[in-house]
Amino acid sequence: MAKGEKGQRTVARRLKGFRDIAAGEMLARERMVTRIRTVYESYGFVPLETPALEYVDALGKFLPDADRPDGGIFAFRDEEEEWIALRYDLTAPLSRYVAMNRELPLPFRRYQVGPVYRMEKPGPGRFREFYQFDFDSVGTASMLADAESCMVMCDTLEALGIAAGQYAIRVNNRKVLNGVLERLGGGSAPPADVALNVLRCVDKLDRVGLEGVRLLLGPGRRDESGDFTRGVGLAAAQIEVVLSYLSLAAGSRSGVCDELERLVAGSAAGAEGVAELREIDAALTAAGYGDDRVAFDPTVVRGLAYYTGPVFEGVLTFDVRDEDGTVRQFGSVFGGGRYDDLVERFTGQKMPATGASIGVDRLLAALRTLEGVDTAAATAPVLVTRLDPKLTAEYLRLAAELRAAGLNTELYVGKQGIGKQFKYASDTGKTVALIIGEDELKAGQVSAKDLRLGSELAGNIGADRKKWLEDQPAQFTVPRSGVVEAVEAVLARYSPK
RNA sequence: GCCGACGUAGCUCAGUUGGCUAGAGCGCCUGACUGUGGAUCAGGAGGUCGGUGGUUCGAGCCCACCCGUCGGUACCA
Repeated sequence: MAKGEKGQRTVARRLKGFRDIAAGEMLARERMVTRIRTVYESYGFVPLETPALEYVDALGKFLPDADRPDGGIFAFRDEEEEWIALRYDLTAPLSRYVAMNRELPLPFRRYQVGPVYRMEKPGPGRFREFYQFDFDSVGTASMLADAESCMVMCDTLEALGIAAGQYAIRVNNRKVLNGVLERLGGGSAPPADVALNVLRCVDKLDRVGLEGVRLLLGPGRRDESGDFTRGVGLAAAQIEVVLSYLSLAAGSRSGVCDELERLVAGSAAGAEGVAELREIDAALTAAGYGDDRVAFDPTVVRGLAYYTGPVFEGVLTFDVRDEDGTVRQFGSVFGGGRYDDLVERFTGQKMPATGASIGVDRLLAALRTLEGVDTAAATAPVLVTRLDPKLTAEYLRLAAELRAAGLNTELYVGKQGIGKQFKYASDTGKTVALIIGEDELKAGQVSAKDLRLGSELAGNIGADRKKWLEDQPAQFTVPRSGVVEAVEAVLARYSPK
């Protein structure tokens, strides 16, 4: 290579927060998506796909008083100078779709899976491109739809192998939060920005604790790193209202409702919120979803500004450890709620809606730390080797025969010798390697090698490799006519159950 | 965005108070072994020490800025 050319080579690089997903994770994700889809469909949700790109106004992300999009999204201008952006969730596109298809039978219940994009700081398990799998019911204000959302979340997590005690669905109602905020304002709702700031503080309860929230609501808080966060500046009496709300004892759903009712006394919004929660409780109880699976939790906020009623989140309650063995806070894997105003933006008409979204990648990462998630990167368990290229026609026949019998089979199409072919088979996760040389051909036989057994036994090879090769304890020869049965027998040793 | 820590082979790291051609383990490749991956042994490849500038006779080491990673914080529709 000529001098200087190296500097002109293109550096292989990848956008921050984006990632390549290789076979092992890809296959695991597909299995997971299939299971989730099965649950969603069992409730009658139907699929929808929408474009990854939307006009920014459809996403509702123009900065106030500015002609350009809010930060946090990937946006650019098209040739007509219109702002276009990658979707940051699947809910806004759904709203746009419903607004454009007014003839849809209501309630419209759809599911959708796909990548969404957010220009935020990436972290472990947090990416700028990630998969969400949503289900929503549009066009009904009934709490039955919200209760069902909780049921779907339970069924989904359990279908993914997370047992009833290993997760919790937590439910709250924005209207109850608004009721509390009204009490701060002496009976009327406080200014929107103050309300938002208070909710943000409440949302941080699990991270900063009750005392942290107290500081954040008041003068501000300095964290361990010395960083100072400005407080909301509420009066002491107001802070006490919020804290007493947050200190509500967790209990049965109906018990939480009783306590909430007292706390928001005098607030119409608050009373309505509690009434809605009672409806959800009744539906869940009738359907057999008890407090152990779905709990009412006054501390649940969900950051999304567009939620108008019940909000829910699904959290994992078992410890998630990374490779170092350190316990990692996994946060919520499921999130959702009611958003009654989102479609109205387009149509001017009421179109209540509710639903939830599962973070596919995040949950997959958590699940991989549990047992039982298959991360094998192979799609075919069988490799037909090519010991003698002159016999390729025979190898092609053999491979076709195995496929016809329903066995995924790869024919080695590389150019290396048999030794390398075995290494390739083992590196690509094959379970069985098949060999036909002149000997087998003459005898009407096929040699089969159990590669996994071979690996297990490899420790015993010892010094006398010659003898080991002669014995080949993991290898055996069968009549050509019985090759399918022989391969199936080996695979059966390793198939689950 | 802000604060802090850290960037040395594919991976995990070592590298004395600045001093010759920058090391190890694992992995990878090749051979012993052209009908056998995994054992063993022998060899080999792979680094602009994150980048740029500066201090110095001399910088992986010191200084500045930049980039990246991690942690915290803010934001999270």
